[in-house]
Amino acid sequence: MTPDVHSEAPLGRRDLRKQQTRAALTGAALRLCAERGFEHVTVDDISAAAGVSPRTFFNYFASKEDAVLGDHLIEVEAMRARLAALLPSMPVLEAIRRAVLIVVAAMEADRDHWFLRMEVFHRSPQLLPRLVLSNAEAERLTTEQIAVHLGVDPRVHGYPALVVATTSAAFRVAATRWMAAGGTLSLGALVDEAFTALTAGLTDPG
Amino acid sequence: MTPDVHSEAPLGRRDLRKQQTRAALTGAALRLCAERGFEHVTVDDISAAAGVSPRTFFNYFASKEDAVLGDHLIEVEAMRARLAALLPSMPVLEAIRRAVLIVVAAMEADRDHWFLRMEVFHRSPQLLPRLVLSNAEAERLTTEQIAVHLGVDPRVHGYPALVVATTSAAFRVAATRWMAAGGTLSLGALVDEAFTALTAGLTDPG
DNA sequence: AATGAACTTGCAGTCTCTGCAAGTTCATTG
DNA sequence: CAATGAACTTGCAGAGACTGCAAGTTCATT
Repeated sequence: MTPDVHSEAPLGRRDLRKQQTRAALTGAALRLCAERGFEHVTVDDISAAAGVSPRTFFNYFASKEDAVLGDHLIEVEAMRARLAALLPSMPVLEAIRRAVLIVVAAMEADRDHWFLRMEVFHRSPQLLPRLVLSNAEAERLTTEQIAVHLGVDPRVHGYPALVVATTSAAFRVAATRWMAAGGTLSLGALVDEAFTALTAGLTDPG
Repeated sequence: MTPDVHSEAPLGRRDLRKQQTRAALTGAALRLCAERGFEHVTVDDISAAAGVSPRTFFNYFASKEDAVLGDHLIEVEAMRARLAALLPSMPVLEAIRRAVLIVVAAMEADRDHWFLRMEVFHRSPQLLPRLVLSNAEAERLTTEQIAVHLGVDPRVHGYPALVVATTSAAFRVAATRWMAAGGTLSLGALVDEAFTALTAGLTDPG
């Protein structure tokens, strides 16, 4: 009866309110940190702006950083599925390149949100590492996936970890350039450029 | 008159004591964290083990993490110099590969220390990002260096950032394998293997 | 309407980290 | 050698992040 916008949503007015509160907290955190910088925003500020008690803040997020970093890991599962579908029919590097485009699309669709986050990261570089950590788990899973595909033990053979780590780095470089350019360039094009250079063995340009 | 072990050392008994205190703090921090895990060690524990007040701890380190991470950035300058010497006569990727061997040598010479740190990182993965951050500044400088060598603007051309980010990732993979193998393999050989794969364009192994 | 689960909140407390104002140690200079 | 001042250590008070507990409140279920 109730219209389901997303695949599964039991959504009582309770769960609805939870989503609202969570969104209000991340929104307030992002906005305040973009304005003042991460270290000049307290949990009290964020919860006040979101209209909840500071104690409630910690019912939603384990740390102040988590509220800013949010959940950008949702599309990881979609990427995994895409990668699994592509791996049998092409080289590993090419499969990764195409699978990454899912993330690219999600980011380009969410431009404003990502630029706000860039503003926060720009003001408060201490947050960058945490971003890397949240990627670490995803990288570990992808490494395992590729190792299985190739039929090798990732502890013995270095290739799966190497290709995942380097392509992740390439993606980060592309994303950084995208944000630095204020979105005037296409993220997809920048990613393609990076992967092309990787395929060519990182030979000197010119 | 006084024998100088290192190049420059004014070393009164005051500076000597400072070095001792600093070493005692990092040593205690490393040991305790390897035993109990980072989050189960307080600053009070560390300073007590090192025989100084907790307040003094913060005169030496800005944060608890800093005491564990220590200063592994010393050889960065040596690597920069080596890179500058090599760049004119060979491709960028090859120059980086050879320059990295300086760091490799330092790490292999300091095996025990690095393995203790590996133990800490293994028990407390939250520390890994901080390690990445400390590398970030070094990466930024190297990127600039390569951009100058190639005569390009790193904000316009993606290659310098890309080659630095990917080789850093490759090095991290090699170091991780080295530590995972408990040092039974040569770090230099693992690094070479990774760079060879990079040069080959990350083609599938077989 | 009644029951219980889920959510929010305040409170007390721990831990990290900082500024300040002592006190102490050491190198320097007359 | 004594005096001066800089460097270092320390305690104290306090802000801020974060947690466990014991309420109170809201909501779904029956």
